Amino acid sequence: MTSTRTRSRARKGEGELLRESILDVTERLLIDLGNADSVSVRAVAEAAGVTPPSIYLHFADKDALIMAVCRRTFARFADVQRRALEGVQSPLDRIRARGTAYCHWGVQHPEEYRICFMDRHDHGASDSDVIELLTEAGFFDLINDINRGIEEGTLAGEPMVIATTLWISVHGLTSLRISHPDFPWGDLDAEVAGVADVFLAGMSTQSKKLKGP
Amino acid sequence: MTSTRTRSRARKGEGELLRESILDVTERLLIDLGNADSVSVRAVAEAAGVTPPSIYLHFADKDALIMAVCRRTFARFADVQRRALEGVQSPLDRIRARGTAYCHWGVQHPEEYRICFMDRHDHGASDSDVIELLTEAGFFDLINDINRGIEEGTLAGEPMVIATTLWISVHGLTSLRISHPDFPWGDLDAEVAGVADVFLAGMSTQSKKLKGP
DNA sequence: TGTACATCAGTGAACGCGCGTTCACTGATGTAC
DNA sequence: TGTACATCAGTGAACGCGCGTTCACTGATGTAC
Repeated sequence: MTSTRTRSRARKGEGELLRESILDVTERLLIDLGNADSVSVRAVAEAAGVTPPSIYLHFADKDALIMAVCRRTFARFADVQRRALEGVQSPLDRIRARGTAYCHWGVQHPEEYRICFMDRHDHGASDSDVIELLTEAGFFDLINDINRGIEEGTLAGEPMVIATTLWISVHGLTSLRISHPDFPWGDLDAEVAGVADVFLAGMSTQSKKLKGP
Repeated sequence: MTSTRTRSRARKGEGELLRESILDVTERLLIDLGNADSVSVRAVAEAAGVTPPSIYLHFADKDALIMAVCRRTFARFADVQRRALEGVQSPLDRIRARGTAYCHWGVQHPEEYRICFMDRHDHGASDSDVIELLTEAGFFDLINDINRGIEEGTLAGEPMVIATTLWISVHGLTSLRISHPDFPWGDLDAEVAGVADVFLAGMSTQSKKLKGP
């Protein structure tokens, strides 16, 4: 799966197996080398135990390969988040659980997170790709939870503004840990909880302020 | 200064003039091309109106050139922030003013911001560089303001934790605007003020909570 | 005031390298008759 | 059951390119005598 010298040729009809291997080793190289520019098609091929032209049997070009890695990782994140939310009912608890899952996932997949949320979108990712990624990241499901919070009176404000502010918070936390691993960060769970405390406390205070004293 | 075909040779003793020109065109190219890897020494030389080897008269290598651009930009930010804070007395107002200055500067210098705060530190930037950059960005002055806020009773908590949470907020806001320019962002000032409201409201609520009902 | 000379600010040409990608091919696998 | 053949999953060699960097040099500028 990682760097077998030569890979035995797939049987007829099983060519897709190599595709998954290529995605695996590309993900590994992204993490090891730190950015997509440094990951060469040649290195991917060698790590997968095949020759460079084989990559082009499965991906149109290098950009398509990198984006495919991101897509796969995002799809996995959608699953992780779904499982983390199973059985969680209260809107505020759901918001907290989403935030925690998001930060953990980002810190554990720093290069995919960087490519999707920190880099310029030069990998052929258009606006619609960004919307798609946000959808998979649960941004629009989050808005549902916020609406429920507003209905039950624990949150107040414009749902989109609240969602964006929440995203800003978890993204700030996640991306700074990725780009500044040497900063004296504390425990991740505690920090997420702390940010959530401050944020949700601030939102309910604002709610009081908006409704009048 | 930008792309004169050929540059007239500096007079004896004035070799440092070219150094500034090189920094100017490198900054420009970073913004135009979007990342440091894409900015070639050859392109810098051409834009400055000299030949590639001339670059090495002023910078040890490409990494040193990129870092020099960042250092210069950070030094300028320190000045901007200092001016923005002139005459502002109240700790909370100073914290707000710092946040606003920080976000504006980041959005206006996206590539330097990206290199210093969003990229991996592969440009020869060690831990001490990061500390130096944070110092210039006012992180430690911010802690002074926070301490004064705690003394006067408008903030409560561990100063370092508060400072880090504030940094997370303004960084989240700034970096998402840089990496996702197509997202439907609203007015920057309004958003900074909104985040500051939520944050400071949350902090004072927490303060009540920590002090007991 | 004139001239030899050191210094400074560059230049021109080339180095070796790794990159993304293409093209003509090969040989194992399965299938039709 | 045997064999011709289409298909599939790759390979080997090469393409042109742009890169960071080096090295020996040049020629204008200023200085010492």
